[in-house]
Amino acid sequence: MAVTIYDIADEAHVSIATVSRVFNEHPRVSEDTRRRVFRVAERMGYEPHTGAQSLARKGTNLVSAVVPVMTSFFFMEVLRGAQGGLDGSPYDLLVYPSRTFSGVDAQLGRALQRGRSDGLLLVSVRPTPDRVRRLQATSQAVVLVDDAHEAFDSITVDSRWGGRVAVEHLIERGHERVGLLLPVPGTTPGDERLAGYHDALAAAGREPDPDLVVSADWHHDLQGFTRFAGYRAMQVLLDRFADRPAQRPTAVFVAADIMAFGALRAAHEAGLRVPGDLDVVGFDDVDASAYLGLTTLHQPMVEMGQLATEKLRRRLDDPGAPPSHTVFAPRLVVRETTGGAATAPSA
Amino acid sequence: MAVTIYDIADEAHVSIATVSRVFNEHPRVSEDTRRRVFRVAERMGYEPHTGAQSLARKGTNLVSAVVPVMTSFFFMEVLRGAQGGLDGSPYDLLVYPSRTFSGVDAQLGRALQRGRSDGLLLVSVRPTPDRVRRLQATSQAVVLVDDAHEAFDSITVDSRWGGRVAVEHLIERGHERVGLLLPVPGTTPGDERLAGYHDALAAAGREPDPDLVVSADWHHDLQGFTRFAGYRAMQVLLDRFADRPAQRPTAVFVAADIMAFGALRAAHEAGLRVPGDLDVVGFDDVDASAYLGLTTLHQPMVEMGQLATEKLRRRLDDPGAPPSHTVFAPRLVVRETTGGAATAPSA
DNA sequence: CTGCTCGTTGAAAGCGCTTTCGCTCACCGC
DNA sequence: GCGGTGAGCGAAAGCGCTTTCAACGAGCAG
Repeated sequence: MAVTIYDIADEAHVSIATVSRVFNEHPRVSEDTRRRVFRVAERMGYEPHTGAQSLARKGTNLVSAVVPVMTSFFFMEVLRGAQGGLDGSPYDLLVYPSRTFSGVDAQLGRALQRGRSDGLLLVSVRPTPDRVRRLQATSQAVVLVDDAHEAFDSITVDSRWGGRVAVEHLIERGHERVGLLLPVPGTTPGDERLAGYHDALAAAGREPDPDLVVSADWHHDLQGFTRFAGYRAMQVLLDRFADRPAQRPTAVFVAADIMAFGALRAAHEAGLRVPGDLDVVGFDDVDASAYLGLTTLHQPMVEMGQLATEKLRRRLDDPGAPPSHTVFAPRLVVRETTGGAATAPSA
Repeated sequence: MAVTIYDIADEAHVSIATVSRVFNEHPRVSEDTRRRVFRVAERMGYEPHTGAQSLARKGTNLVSAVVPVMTSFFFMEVLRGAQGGLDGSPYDLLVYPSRTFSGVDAQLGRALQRGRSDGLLLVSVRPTPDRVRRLQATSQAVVLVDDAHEAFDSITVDSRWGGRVAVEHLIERGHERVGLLLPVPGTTPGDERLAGYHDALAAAGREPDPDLVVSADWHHDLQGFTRFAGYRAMQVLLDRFADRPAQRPTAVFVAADIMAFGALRAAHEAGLRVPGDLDVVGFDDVDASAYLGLTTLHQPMVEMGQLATEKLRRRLDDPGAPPSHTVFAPRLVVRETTGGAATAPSA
């Protein structure tokens, strides 16, 4: 049997109330008994039972993060920021990872169980009506990261604006025909980046050409956010212009770095030099992007994670406050794939 | 106030004992009341309080996984296997990620708290004397993955043998001088792979040359398992032979794929063609390896995760059983960096 | 010396659940 | 008609902790 508060109360000749006070840093305990209790507790290897604690207090001091982990880098960075934001607070972070987007609901269910945690961080989890219903029924504080809903605090990156910046960068470099590779239809980032693409075209007074746009139809469980999907999408795009090379896009905006890696490979296999024959811009700035010299839009992942926990803590303090929405602007990072200078890898 | 078992007992005109029985699938409940209770519970949105449950039962039905550096594909795959191994069991997986190797102890402390979980999966966590002490003091079941200790169940890959296979592959390809790039000194995989390197040299009747071996001295918090560490290590290696090109190694075994990526970049920057001027073999077979055509040693990550949970469950059933140790043999995957055929990316 | 205050402690009432024990009430065979 | 059986259920005792309330005694002013 594990040692309980009673055992150490007996040994230290105090009541369990006092032991509890010692461990909760209650001010009204004499220095004497405090030390005695600590000594006994240490000797007996006491450790409070978290279940009993969360029952007696009405809180767990835990924050759950539900994350679909496909390209782990983005999530890890966000989680890193979240961990940091929790430092110095009484809260700990618990992670419910899901390998696929569809597995998210199961993990969400677990995280939502009463007594599991006080707050919920949803990263890249689209707030479907069903999920919104479940989230509203819970008493936990909820913060959305990388997606938004008016009912909850949220932190997002302005994907649309980023898409526009990406395409404008390509237009400025003189490209007449700019392709676009997207994940499977219906994702929030995908839709937004597509809109940004159109914005840039419109601002430049150009007509959109559907032939220049390819949506992924592979790896649906990962929403097409894969190297392979990017690889195939690029092949499809190039195939479309196999018989009319003059029309071929000379630049491509790929909606996610991970897809861009596959796209680059397909381009190389097709004998295209990047840059030169083809310029490529990605989105996300994952760790391998710097290494591969990919021009992309950088998302402030660590900052997003950190801010997320700050919002969470604020909401835990004041559940009634109106939801707040923060939108970060992504930053264009020019590297080799659009003629930038090569840099030594740092990671 | 959240709805408790009492509320639904009132509403359904039964005792709380019956409600509890319904939710625990106790056989001695009439079909009638079972349905009634379920209906009421659903209507009121009841959900058991996990803390109270774990207090009353003596178990949480949770398994904690403590993993350093989830940036790495390796951990994700292991976790995927672990999730799979838990499917159909009453256990859920909880993840305590740590960005650095040193952060592991803090996470371990949290996971070890009484009432957090029933079992512990330690992935790539070296069993230091201090950790062993803590792990032996806990009543949780413990399984080590990617490291071993005689006191606990463990699952490892034979790194030494893998290192030998890697180097023998290079020797067979006719290389006289084979370099070795290692993480920071003192890691279990690093030491083992170094031993395998020596094994292969000895078997071929060659003298080891310390000039051919470089240990990382960068990114200590990640034990040098980074692109950058590999990049710099390769530079150091090449620098050593800048004034005597004839002695330069024509092949390099890099102790981790992630380091190999950096090493490849350094090689390219030095104007070396791979393969041709330099052959490279990595270790791990992470997702980007196939994409970059890196010859490497594949570890059965998913299988390891799955087996880990199986051992965990077995141990939970029978805490007294003697520890069992499983060693997987890594499999050589020949790709472009040692002259293998190019393959289309699948991920 | 009396009456207070204040720092320190203990008793006890929960927190929400599981589970043992035992009761009640058919239903059975004899 | 009677004891025996077993299905279905409730009462109540925990599980290990927090927190309120009250008690106690020492120290202080009057």
